[in-house]
Amino acid sequence: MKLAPLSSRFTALPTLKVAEKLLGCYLVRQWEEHELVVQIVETEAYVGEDDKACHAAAGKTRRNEIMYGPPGAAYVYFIYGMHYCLNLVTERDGFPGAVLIRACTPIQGIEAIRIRRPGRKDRELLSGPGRLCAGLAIDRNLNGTDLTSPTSPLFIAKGPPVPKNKVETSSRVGISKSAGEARGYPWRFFIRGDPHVSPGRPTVR
DNA sequence: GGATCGATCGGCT
DNA sequence: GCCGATCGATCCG
Repeated sequence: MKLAPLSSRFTALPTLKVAEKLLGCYLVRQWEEHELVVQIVETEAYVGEDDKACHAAAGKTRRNEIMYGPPGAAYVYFIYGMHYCLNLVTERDGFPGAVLIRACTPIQGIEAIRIRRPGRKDRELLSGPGRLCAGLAIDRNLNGTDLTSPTSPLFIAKGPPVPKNKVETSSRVGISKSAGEARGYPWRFFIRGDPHVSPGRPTVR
């Protein structure tokens, strides 16, 4: 299986573009002798301080500073006291943007993923941002990892192009009322009909 | 299948 | 002191 990493030029593109083009790409995780390979089926874009749902909405802090740095880095954060979420940093150095990776299809190493997610059906192994991190052993130790380097313990590789008519959009999931009009932005991208897409319901219908 | 709710804690006001 | 880019158990139908 050929696994060519994403170029840093690609990760510096506008966040919405990266979010859409990330569908079909592979996420490769080296974990305890296992090479886990999964394919991205659902993403969300978070762009700039004007996006009230973006962690950068209140300015730069210790937590979100990775988003302000060079594109291609992993932004991993802890949420709800028990879950982690994985993002790919986008845009130019100095401008905050990231793509939340929300769901994947297992391609290689599914046995190891099943062990990390006992009692779950295969379609539920990686179908949500918290589930994805649990299944692939992603936590704050990977914050800042270069996702464009094939020698990283976690990186992203190019995948087959996904036809435009297979890409569906909706508003993002789990955005609170305080985000104002940003709640309705159609910045969630997913592969139409794919069983591994998360059950998360769009914030605005 | 859908609605509701508790878990659990770091970040920021 | 409040609340979140979530998950999964439970209750109801």
